[in-house]
Amino acid sequence: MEKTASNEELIERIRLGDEEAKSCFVQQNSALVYSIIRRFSRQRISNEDLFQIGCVGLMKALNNFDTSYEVKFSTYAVPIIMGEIKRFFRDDGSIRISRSLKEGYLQMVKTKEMLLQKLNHEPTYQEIADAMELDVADVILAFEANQFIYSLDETIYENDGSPILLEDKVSNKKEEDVVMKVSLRDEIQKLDQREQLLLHYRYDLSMKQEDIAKKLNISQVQVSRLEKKIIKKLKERLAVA
DNA sequence: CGATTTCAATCATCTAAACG
DNA sequence: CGTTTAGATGATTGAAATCG
Repeated sequence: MEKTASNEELIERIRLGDEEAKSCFVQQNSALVYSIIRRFSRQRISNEDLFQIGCVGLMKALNNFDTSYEVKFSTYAVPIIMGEIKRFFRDDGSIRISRSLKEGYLQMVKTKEMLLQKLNHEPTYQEIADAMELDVADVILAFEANQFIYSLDETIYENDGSPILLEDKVSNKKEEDVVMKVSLRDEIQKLDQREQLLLHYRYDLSMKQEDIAKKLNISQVQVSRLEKKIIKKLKERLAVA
C-alpha cells in the first residue's frame, strides 16, 4: 500500500482497473461507513452486519459516481449508503415483525386462489373471510399490509417444515449472506413479470410446478425449464458482483 | 410423489435453387 | 432481378421415461 491519495485520484485509477487503488479506497472510506452506521445501531442487528450493508452502498456509490458531478465523493456516497441501510431495515422489519401474520397471509392467498376457481370470479374479502372462518377486518388488514411484499429470501428461514430457500439454490457460500440477500433482492426486481410471479408462487407459496403451470397457462415442463433458467440467471449475476 | 430429462413432433428462420 | 418454393437447420414444445 502507499500513502494517502485523494478519493478522486483513487477513483480515477479504479476506473482504469487498478485493484490496489480499490482496496485502498475501501479502507480509506470505511470510516465514512462507520460514521453513518453509528446513527443506525440498534440491538436487533449487529454492527458487523450493518457495516457490510453499508459497504454494499459504498460500492454502489463508487460504481455510479461520476466525476462530472463536481461534488466530493462523500457528498454523493452518504445518501446512497443511508438509502441502502434504510432499505434493509424496511425489508428486514417487514419480515421479522409479521411472520405469523405472513403465514396467515399465505394461507389467504391460497384460499383466494381456490375460491377463484370455484366461484369463477375474484372473491370478495367477505367470501375469503367466510371460507377461513375469520373476521373480514382481519382479512383486509392482512391483504393490505402484505400486498407488495415479495419475501423471496428469509421468509421461511426458521420454519421446521420443509421450506424451500431460494438463497440456497443461488449461492453455495455460507458467509456474507447479508450482502448476498441485498443484491439478490435487487436482481429479482429486474426480472420480468412472469419470472417474478413464478418465483413468488414457487418460493413464497410453495406451489407445485403443475399448479403454477396452470396459473401461467404453460405446461409443467416449461415451468421446470423456466425455473431452472431463472436460477441460473440469478446465479450468474450474483457471481460477478 | 413431484421434478427433471429425454425424445419425437412441430414451429420458425434461413439458404438456395427454380422459376416467370 | 424479385418472389416463390424446397429443404435444411435450429429452437420450442409436451408426453412419457427417468430421477431422487
